[in-house]
Amino acid sequence: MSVNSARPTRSQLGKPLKSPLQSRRHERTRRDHQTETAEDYVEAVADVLAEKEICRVVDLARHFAVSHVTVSKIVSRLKTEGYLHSEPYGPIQLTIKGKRVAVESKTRHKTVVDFLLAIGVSPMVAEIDAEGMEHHVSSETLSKFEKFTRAAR
Amino acid sequence: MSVNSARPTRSQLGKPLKSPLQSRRHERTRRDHQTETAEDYVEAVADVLAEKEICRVVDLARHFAVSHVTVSKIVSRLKTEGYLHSEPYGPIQLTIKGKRVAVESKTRHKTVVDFLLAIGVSPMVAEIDAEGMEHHVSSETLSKFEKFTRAAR
DNA sequence: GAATATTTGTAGCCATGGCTACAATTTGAC
DNA sequence: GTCAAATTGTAGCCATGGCTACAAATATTC
Repeated sequence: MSVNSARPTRSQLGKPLKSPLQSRRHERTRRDHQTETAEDYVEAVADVLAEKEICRVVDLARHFAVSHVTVSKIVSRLKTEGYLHSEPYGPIQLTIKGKRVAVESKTRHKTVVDFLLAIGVSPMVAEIDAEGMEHHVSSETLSKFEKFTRAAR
Repeated sequence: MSVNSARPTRSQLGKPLKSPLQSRRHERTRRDHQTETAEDYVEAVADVLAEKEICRVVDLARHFAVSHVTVSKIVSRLKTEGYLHSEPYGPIQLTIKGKRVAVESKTRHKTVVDFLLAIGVSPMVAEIDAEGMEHHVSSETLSKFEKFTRAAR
């Protein structure tokens, strides 16, 4: 007895979908999400250090509007992954790797913001959208952005 | 006895960072991530239904290149959130809400892809980048995208 | 109709990124 | 030097989205 009488015949199934492109696309998205936090954090640390000489857990907590506990845990992970360094109760520092990623991130961020401004997006919205977009823009797209911004200037 | 002798004075701390913009930005990003899965799934269901008349868990598993268990759990959640409907062992259907979101998602996706193509990004990369970007583009930016694509045509 | 293959569900694990509550440490002020 | 305030850490909770392994249901084939 069928639980669902409106079931189709099996012949409708089993066609493999278009191509592996679909899967590859989503693998990329998942990979992006993994590095996203690292990039956001090193960028935030660099931002704080650009203003204050010292970066503390509370600074990042304020920056991201999350609890200090969340920051603590993420900082721990990023330490084991070699982006950050700190001693117990000490300030948060960028490793060489962290600095490199921070610079790359910051550059990418600026490229996206400038591009959005160039196509007429308001500064406020450009900042917000760039924050979300920047982790998902390939180098090819990024260079098109640069090209366009240069041309529009 | 200080664990960290290079500790700064408290006076360096406590300056509230620039503005609440930072936090608002990240709140947005987090909200985006919540709806991202819903949008991806209703869009995927619509895609499958456009080709096959019936959408099953396995179809989505193939689509996203994840296990059927992952799909099952997410479909459950999206059912309780009113995007999808299905009976045990039955096919997956879009609710009214699901259909609406699917259409909106699809439209947004196309807008982003077309825009990337218009600025010279290759079709392959345009598809991949759009997948990541589309959930983070505000309506303001989206309309600038449209405007540009129209003009370039 | 019985056997097999496919599909779906369930149990239970993991990592990430949220949180509150409480403990420990460090700093600043008195 | 002591005490209060600020900061950080720890314990333990939650939801999401991954997974494997195994069980149950459904469909296809013989």
